[in-house]
Amino acid sequence: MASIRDVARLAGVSPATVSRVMNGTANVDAEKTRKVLHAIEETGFKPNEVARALYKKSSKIIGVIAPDIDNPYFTELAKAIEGETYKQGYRMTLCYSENNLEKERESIRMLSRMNADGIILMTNNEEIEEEVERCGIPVVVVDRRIHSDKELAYVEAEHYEGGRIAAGHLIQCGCRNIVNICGPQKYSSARDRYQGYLDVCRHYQREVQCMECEYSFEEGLIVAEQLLKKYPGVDGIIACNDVVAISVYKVLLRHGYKIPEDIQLIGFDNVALGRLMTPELTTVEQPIVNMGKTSVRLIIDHAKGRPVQHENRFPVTLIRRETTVLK
Amino acid sequence: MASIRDVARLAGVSPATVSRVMNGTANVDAEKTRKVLHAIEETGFKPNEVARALYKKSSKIIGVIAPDIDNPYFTELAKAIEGETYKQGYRMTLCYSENNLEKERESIRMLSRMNADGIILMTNNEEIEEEVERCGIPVVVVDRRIHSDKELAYVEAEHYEGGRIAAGHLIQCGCRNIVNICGPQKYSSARDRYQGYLDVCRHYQREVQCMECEYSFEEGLIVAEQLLKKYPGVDGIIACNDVVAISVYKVLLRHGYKIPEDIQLIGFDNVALGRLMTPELTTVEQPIVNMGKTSVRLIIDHAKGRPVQHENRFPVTLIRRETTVLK
DNA sequence: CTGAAAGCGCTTACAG
DNA sequence: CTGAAAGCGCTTACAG
Repeated sequence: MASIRDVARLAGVSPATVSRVMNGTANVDAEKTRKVLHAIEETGFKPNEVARALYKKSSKIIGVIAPDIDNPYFTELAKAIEGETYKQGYRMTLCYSENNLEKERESIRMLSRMNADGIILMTNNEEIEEEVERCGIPVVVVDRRIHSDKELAYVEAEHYEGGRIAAGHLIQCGCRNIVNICGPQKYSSARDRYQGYLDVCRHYQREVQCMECEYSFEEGLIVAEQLLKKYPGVDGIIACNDVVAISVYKVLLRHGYKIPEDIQLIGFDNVALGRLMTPELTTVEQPIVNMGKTSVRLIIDHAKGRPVQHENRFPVTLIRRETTVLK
Repeated sequence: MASIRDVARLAGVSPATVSRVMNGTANVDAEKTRKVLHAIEETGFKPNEVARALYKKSSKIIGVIAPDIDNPYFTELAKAIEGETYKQGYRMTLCYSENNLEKERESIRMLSRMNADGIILMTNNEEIEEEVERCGIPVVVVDRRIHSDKELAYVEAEHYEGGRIAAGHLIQCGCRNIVNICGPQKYSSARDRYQGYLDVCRHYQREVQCMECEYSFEEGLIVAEQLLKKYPGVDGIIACNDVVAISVYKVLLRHGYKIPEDIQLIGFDNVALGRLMTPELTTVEQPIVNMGKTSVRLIIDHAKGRPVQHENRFPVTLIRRETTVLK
């Protein structure tokens, strides 16, 4: 690997000058510029990013920490983040924490030792906040609010509104007996959506019928079974996300229900998965791509010394497909 | 951020000594060790990985380049890679190329400038080989053989055997009129599986009925429609992967077919998706976790100067679920 | 066992 | 406009 010295020698200039033409960081005599460019070509020189990062104290790396891949929501977010990251000349480092607090901690520490420019954190562990506070690099929390205010910013969908939309839609579809499979109330996302649901119930004077369920396929299966026992007359189900909606669907089918004829179903997230299944899933969309992009931009803006908004909420929209039918 | 100098000063030793106790790279007087450890504690010192990487010419980063996330196969591989990477004290950088050759090139170059320890490449672009050849860091190609032999190694499933298994299984399930939706023949994976299928046809004296299809949900929908027109009597379909199997399933359902009663269906990969759908998908499994792990290990072994096997083929196994029924 | 020195490969004040 | 020098924060021969 040719170094900047080799190029300088070949071009008959100093390394400083090579650096300057390479980075366009100062005016350089035209003739010398030509020679340098030529020498770079000649030697196949590629600047060593590590050396650059050491001096600049920025590695142009953005670290993403996500709980898992079982939920495509995180995968799609990671994809959106990667896209923006690449466009801006940064790299994305990805870590799947599997909800393991220790792994999350370790990853944050590592990122901090690597001089990452920022961390995009998706987590289910409230306890992570101390690590966030002392890691010394900007952290954007996505899809959740953690108690700490030490993070640079948070990015989330308008969950409250989402809860309202889901419940309102099932009512408009003529459901008389709606059950809400809500997410774990320890998560702000689930709490907010639940509030939206409650307010709709209040408004329409509907009974509140709720079951809590982890955001996972496996738990979805279990909770759906329980739901059918507890609420045999159910004719509309709000699932806490698309993945759970799919497990609910599976259980309903096993029990011989037709969807949407017997029971209508709505999910949350609008993950690609929802269009794969048959019938296709009605759901409340989170603008995942936008949320991912924004997370990256917040970090880069901050790095460039621009002011950054702490709260970033994104509107949510109803996607009507085949598991509900408007009356 | 405290630096190694700060620690040294506080402990009354030289930076070299701090480095030595921190890395256990030489014997250090017990008393001094104690003082250093204490000083590290005191200052909250964390070694700067960038500085370390600069000296060592290894950033402990493994770069993964994958085509997209629409196919969970890549996501699951990335997850497996990340797991191993973390265990070994390395980090994973992830890039989704979207099959864009230029983005692949750019990513490889970037990884090389970052002093990555290796690249795990999943690609559909043969043309990438020149970049692989000149990037100067070890590349492991996964799920495909590219023409170049310049890569460190390749890792793939036994596709030929997979083709045999899929065809053989449908025959055992009593299918008389099997159609093989094979993958693009420009990919070695698809070619190998096709060979397996052909050999089974020959052995059982079955007619060869084939349609080519990109590994994507959208193309799966299109090809499935064409298939039903071209082979109205079909009673068994081999899909080129699980994602395509799902689109085929969707089209069959639309046309009123029952699965597996009217038409049996088998996929390839054994991606988590296959258990989400109802009925659950019969498929040929690739040992994704193992393949991911191995890719990482090949790179690390190489970095440590151990010899590395160039060809790495993994056995494939039939996963019987609900879209086929043994006779 | 331990420290001073050199070096990893860049970048950027500082002079001129 | 341009070069010599110092520095980013470590690690490791080299002496002692």
